[in-house]
Amino acid sequence: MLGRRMVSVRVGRDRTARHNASPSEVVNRLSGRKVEKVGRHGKFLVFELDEGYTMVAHLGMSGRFAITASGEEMSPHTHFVTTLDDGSEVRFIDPRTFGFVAAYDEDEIASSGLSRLGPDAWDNPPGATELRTALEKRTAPIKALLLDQGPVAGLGNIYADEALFLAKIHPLAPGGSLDGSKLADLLSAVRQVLATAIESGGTTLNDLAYLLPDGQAGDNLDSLHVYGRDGEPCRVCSTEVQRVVVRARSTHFCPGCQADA
DNA sequence: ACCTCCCTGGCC
DNA sequence: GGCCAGGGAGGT
Repeated sequence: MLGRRMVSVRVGRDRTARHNASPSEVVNRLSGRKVEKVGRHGKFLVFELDEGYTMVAHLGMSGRFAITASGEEMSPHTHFVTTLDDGSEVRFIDPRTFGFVAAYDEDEIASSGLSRLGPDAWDNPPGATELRTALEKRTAPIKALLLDQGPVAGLGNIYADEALFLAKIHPLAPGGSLDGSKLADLLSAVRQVLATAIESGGTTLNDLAYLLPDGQAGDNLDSLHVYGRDGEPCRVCSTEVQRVVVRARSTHFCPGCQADA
């Protein structure tokens, strides 16, 4: 895709283009644009284009990009397609429709969701001191703060729970209650959780919502310590894994391994 | 800084 | 047939 021009663009479902004024605005802005740089910040994919435009995409919980030869049969839930100048197609497939594709100009990108992200959890992780500064006045549960994408960007519900387990931090612990040493543990756990997840192709649950670009399932489910294991024994200490709700997200932890908040 | 909403497929 | 899962944005 890098260096290629998007010769045609089609939005198959209006909701996928919801961050622009209209689906046709996405089509008009992207058509003919050349992809000069491809990157990622947190869970946002960033495609820098010519003429000052940026294509931003988010996979939500079930999105994937597939690159296909032109004319291949469309998978169900294909909501955005662009044909490149080499004839290949880039297709955005997203059954749950939480993902999106946006076309921003320079002003819009500065006020988009991208602008609210903290340092990337994988490519540019904060140091413990920097994270401590970001969290020291926060009273919200650390789990909620990890989901915020502000202190650190890139963790979703599953990996937030897993990182807190590995760092032995209770998910309800107030952000400001964690000292530099605990935050160093957390950052190290984040790195380990993401490395394992990437290695195994990500976490495909039984609902098959998340899939790899080729439609295959990722194998990281087998590596999880607490997520989705409520009622089962902790893999480390055999205490029953508990589930609570934080910010309307299921949160899993081991009361034995993760000290009280 | 919090709550609600969006949407679909899998599962009970 | 109804509930649950999830990320982000917009509103209160």
